[in-house]
Amino acid sequence: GGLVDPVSLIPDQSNSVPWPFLIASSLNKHGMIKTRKRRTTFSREQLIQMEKTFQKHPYLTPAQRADLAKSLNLAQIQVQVWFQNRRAKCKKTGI
Amino acid sequence: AIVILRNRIFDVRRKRQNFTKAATVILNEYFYNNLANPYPTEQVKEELAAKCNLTVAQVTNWFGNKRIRFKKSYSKGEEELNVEESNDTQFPESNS
DNA sequence: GACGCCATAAATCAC
DNA sequence: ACGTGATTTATGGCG
Repeated sequence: GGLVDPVSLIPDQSNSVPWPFLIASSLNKHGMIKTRKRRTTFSREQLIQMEKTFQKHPYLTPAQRADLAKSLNLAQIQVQVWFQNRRAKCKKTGI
Repeated sequence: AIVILRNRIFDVRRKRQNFTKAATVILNEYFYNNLANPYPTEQVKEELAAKCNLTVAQVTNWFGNKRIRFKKSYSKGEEELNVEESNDTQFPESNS
Protein backbone atom coordinates (compact mmCIF):
# COMPACT_ATOMS: atom_id res chain seq x y z
CA GLY A 1 0.00 0.00 0.00
CA GLY A 2 2.02 2.89 -1.26
CA LEU A 3 1.10 6.45 -1.94
CA VAL A 4 -1.19 7.32 -4.78
CA ASP A 5 0.06 9.66 -7.43
CA PRO A 6 -1.84 12.86 -6.70
CA VAL A 7 -2.43 13.52 -10.35
CA SER A 8 -4.43 10.30 -10.57
CA LEU A 9 -6.85 11.86 -8.11
CA ILE A 10 -7.82 14.49 -10.62
CA PRO A 11 -11.51 13.98 -11.38
CA ASP A 12 -12.30 13.09 -14.93
CA GLN A 13 -12.80 16.37 -16.67
CA SER A 14 -10.27 15.86 -19.38
CA ASN A 15 -12.44 17.40 -22.04
CA SER A 16 -12.91 20.65 -20.17
CA VAL A 17 -9.98 22.86 -19.46
CA PRO A 18 -9.40 22.96 -15.73
CA TRP A 19 -8.62 26.19 -13.90
CA PRO A 20 -6.20 28.88 -15.14
CA PHE A 21 -4.76 27.12 -18.11
CA LEU A 22 -6.84 29.64 -19.86
CA ILE A 23 -5.51 32.70 -18.16
CA ALA A 24 -7.32 35.96 -18.54
CA SER A 25 -4.35 38.17 -19.24
CA SER A 26 -4.72 41.87 -19.36
CA LEU A 27 -3.95 43.73 -22.51
CA ASN A 28 -2.15 46.97 -23.12
CA LYS A 29 -3.44 49.77 -25.27
CA HIS A 30 -2.39 47.96 -28.43
CA GLY A 31 -4.34 44.86 -27.54
CA MET A 32 -1.20 42.88 -26.86
CA ILE A 33 -0.65 40.74 -23.78
CA LYS A 34 0.91 42.87 -21.10
CA THR A 35 4.12 41.60 -19.57
CA ARG A 36 4.31 41.70 -15.82
CA LYS A 37 7.07 43.73 -14.25
CA ARG A 38 9.78 41.52 -12.90
CA ARG A 39 9.83 41.52 -9.13
CA THR A 40 12.71 43.68 -7.94
CA THR A 41 14.37 43.16 -4.61
CA PHE A 42 14.93 46.47 -2.90
CA SER A 43 18.31 47.28 -1.48
CA ARG A 44 19.01 47.33 2.22
CA GLU A 45 19.23 51.12 2.23
CA GLN A 46 15.98 51.51 0.37
CA LEU A 47 14.24 49.26 2.86
CA ILE A 48 15.78 51.00 5.86
CA GLN A 49 14.75 54.43 4.63
CA MET A 50 11.22 53.37 3.76
CA GLU A 51 10.84 51.62 7.10
CA LYS A 52 12.11 54.66 8.94
CA THR A 53 9.66 56.88 7.09
CA PHE A 54 6.86 54.42 7.68
CA GLN A 55 7.32 54.57 11.44
CA LYS A 56 6.74 58.33 11.33
CA HIS A 57 4.04 58.42 8.68
CA PRO A 58 2.32 55.18 7.65
CA TYR A 59 0.44 57.25 5.07
CA LEU A 60 2.38 59.45 2.70
CA THR A 61 1.24 62.65 1.09
CA PRO A 62 1.94 62.84 -2.64
CA ALA A 63 4.76 65.26 -1.93
CA GLN A 64 6.36 62.96 0.64
CA ARG A 65 6.02 60.06 -1.73
CA ALA A 66 7.66 61.97 -4.54
CA ASP A 67 10.56 63.05 -2.34
CA LEU A 68 11.14 59.59 -0.95
CA ALA A 69 10.97 57.98 -4.38
CA LYS A 70 13.44 60.47 -5.76
CA SER A 71 15.89 60.08 -2.90
CA LEU A 72 15.79 56.29 -3.20
CA ASN A 73 15.82 56.26 -6.97
CA LEU A 74 12.59 54.34 -7.10
CA ALA A 75 9.43 54.93 -9.07
CA GLN A 76 6.65 56.58 -7.11
CA ILE A 77 4.41 53.62 -7.74
CA GLN A 78 6.95 51.34 -6.11
CA VAL A 79 7.04 53.47 -2.98
CA GLN A 80 3.28 53.68 -2.97
CA VAL A 81 2.88 49.93 -3.32
CA TRP A 82 5.54 49.31 -0.69
CA PHE A 83 3.58 51.37 1.82
CA GLN A 84 0.38 49.55 0.94
CA ASN A 85 2.04 46.21 1.43
CA ARG A 86 3.66 47.42 4.59
CA ARG A 87 0.30 48.44 5.99
CA ALA A 88 -1.10 45.05 5.08
CA LYS A 89 1.74 43.35 6.90
CA CYS A 90 1.14 45.61 9.86
CA LYS A 91 -2.47 44.57 9.89
CA LYS A 92 -1.64 40.89 9.53
CA THR A 93 0.76 40.82 12.45
CA GLY A 94 -1.39 43.11 14.51
CA ILE A 95 1.37 45.61 15.27
CA ALA B 1 -2.63 32.48 19.78
CA ILE B 2 -0.94 34.01 22.79
CA VAL B 3 2.03 31.78 22.25
CA ILE B 4 2.34 32.98 18.69
CA LEU B 5 2.19 36.56 19.86
CA ARG B 6 4.85 35.92 22.49
CA ASN B 7 7.06 34.22 19.95
CA ARG B 8 6.77 37.33 17.80
CA ILE B 9 7.58 39.69 20.61
CA PHE B 10 10.52 37.72 21.90
CA ASP B 11 11.71 36.95 18.38
CA VAL B 12 11.73 33.26 19.00
CA ARG B 13 13.18 31.86 15.83
CA ARG B 14 12.53 28.25 15.32
CA LYS B 15 13.08 25.98 12.44
CA ARG B 16 10.37 26.01 9.84
CA GLN B 17 8.77 22.65 10.13
CA ASN B 18 6.74 20.89 7.51
CA PHE B 19 3.08 20.16 7.98
CA THR B 20 2.03 16.75 9.16
CA LYS B 21 1.37 14.06 6.63
CA ALA B 22 -2.29 14.08 7.60
CA ALA B 23 -2.58 17.81 7.02
CA THR B 24 -0.90 17.55 3.63
CA VAL B 25 -3.26 14.76 2.65
CA ILE B 26 -6.30 16.84 3.56
CA LEU B 27 -5.05 19.91 1.72
CA ASN B 28 -4.05 17.92 -1.36
CA GLU B 29 -7.41 16.19 -1.35
CA TYR B 30 -9.22 19.50 -1.50
CA PHE B 31 -6.84 20.90 -4.08
CA TYR B 32 -7.08 18.02 -6.53
CA ASN B 33 -10.80 17.56 -6.02
CA ASN B 34 -11.30 21.22 -6.87
CA LEU B 35 -8.74 21.59 -9.59
CA ALA B 36 -11.18 23.53 -11.72
CA ASN B 37 -11.34 26.16 -9.03
CA PRO B 38 -8.71 25.67 -6.33
CA TYR B 39 -9.68 28.83 -4.45
CA PRO B 40 -11.32 27.88 -1.16
CA THR B 41 -13.60 30.45 0.39
CA GLU B 42 -12.75 31.99 3.70
CA GLN B 43 -15.12 29.61 5.39
CA VAL B 44 -13.63 26.55 3.71
CA LYS B 45 -10.18 27.76 4.67
CA GLU B 46 -11.32 27.89 8.27
CA GLU B 47 -12.68 24.37 8.07
CA LEU B 48 -9.50 23.07 6.49
CA ALA B 49 -7.40 24.90 9.05
CA ALA B 50 -9.37 23.31 11.86
CA LYS B 51 -9.12 19.83 10.35
CA CYS B 52 -5.39 20.26 9.75
CA ASN B 53 -4.66 21.98 13.01
CA LEU B 54 -3.18 24.93 11.14
CA THR B 55 -3.94 28.62 11.03
CA VAL B 56 -5.98 30.12 8.21
CA ALA B 57 -2.89 32.06 7.16
CA GLN B 58 -0.98 28.81 6.81
CA VAL B 59 -3.74 27.32 4.70
CA THR B 60 -3.74 30.44 2.55
CA ASN B 61 0.02 30.18 2.09
CA TRP B 62 -0.26 26.52 1.24
CA PHE B 63 -2.80 27.14 -1.53
CA GLY B 64 -0.79 30.03 -2.90
CA ASN B 65 2.32 27.93 -3.11
CA LYS B 66 0.43 24.89 -4.36
CA ARG B 67 -1.29 26.72 -7.20
CA ILE B 68 1.86 28.27 -8.57
CA ARG B 69 3.97 25.15 -8.14
CA PHE B 70 1.35 22.91 -9.64
CA LYS B 71 0.99 25.22 -12.59
CA LYS B 72 4.75 25.18 -13.08
CA SER B 73 5.08 21.42 -12.87
CA TYR B 74 2.08 20.98 -15.10
CA SER B 75 3.25 23.28 -17.84
CA LYS B 76 6.75 21.90 -17.65
CA GLY B 77 7.17 19.68 -20.65
CA GLU B 78 4.04 21.02 -22.24
CA GLU B 79 4.34 22.95 -25.42
CA GLU B 80 5.04 26.60 -25.07
CA LEU B 81 2.11 28.86 -25.59
CA ASN B 82 3.33 31.35 -28.08
CA VAL B 83 2.65 34.63 -26.46
CA GLU B 84 3.21 37.89 -28.19
CA GLU B 85 5.53 39.97 -26.12
CA SER B 86 5.20 43.68 -26.48
CA ASN B 87 8.07 46.02 -25.86
CA ASP B 88 5.74 48.90 -25.53
CA THR B 89 5.19 48.69 -21.83
CA GLN B 90 8.32 49.91 -20.20
CA PHE B 91 8.93 50.14 -16.50
CA PRO B 92 11.14 52.58 -14.67
CA GLU B 93 14.35 50.85 -13.71
CA SER B 94 15.47 50.77 -10.15
CA ASN B 95 18.84 49.97 -8.71
CA SER B 96 18.54 46.87 -6.67
C1' DG C 1 -9.71 59.70 -11.14
C1' DA C 2 -6.45 58.89 -7.44
C1' DC C 3 -6.15 56.19 -3.48
C1' DG C 4 -6.62 52.51 -0.08
C1' DC C 5 -7.55 47.71 0.81
C1' DC C 6 -8.04 43.00 -0.45
C1' DA C 7 -6.88 38.62 -2.55
C1' DT C 8 -3.68 36.92 -5.20
C1' DA C 9 0.61 35.87 -8.53
C1' DA C 10 5.16 35.10 -8.77
C1' DA C 11 9.80 35.54 -7.21
C1' DT C 12 12.67 35.10 -3.38
C1' DC C 13 13.99 34.00 1.30
C1' DA C 14 15.39 30.77 4.71
C1' DC C 15 15.23 26.64 7.66
C1' DA D 1 21.67 21.28 -2.11
C1' DC D 2 16.61 20.94 -2.04
C1' DG D 3 11.94 21.24 -0.56
C1' DT D 4 8.60 23.56 1.39
C1' DG D 5 6.48 26.99 4.31
C1' DA D 6 6.86 32.12 4.72
C1' DT D 7 7.78 36.69 3.05
C1' DT D 8 8.36 40.18 -0.32
C1' DT D 9 7.16 42.94 -4.88
C1' DA D 10 3.46 43.71 -8.13
C1' DT D 11 -1.25 43.35 -10.23
C1' DG D 12 -6.37 43.79 -10.78
C1' DG D 13 -10.73 44.56 -8.75
C1' DC D 14 -13.67 47.10 -6.03
C1' DG D 15 -15.25 50.87 -2.92
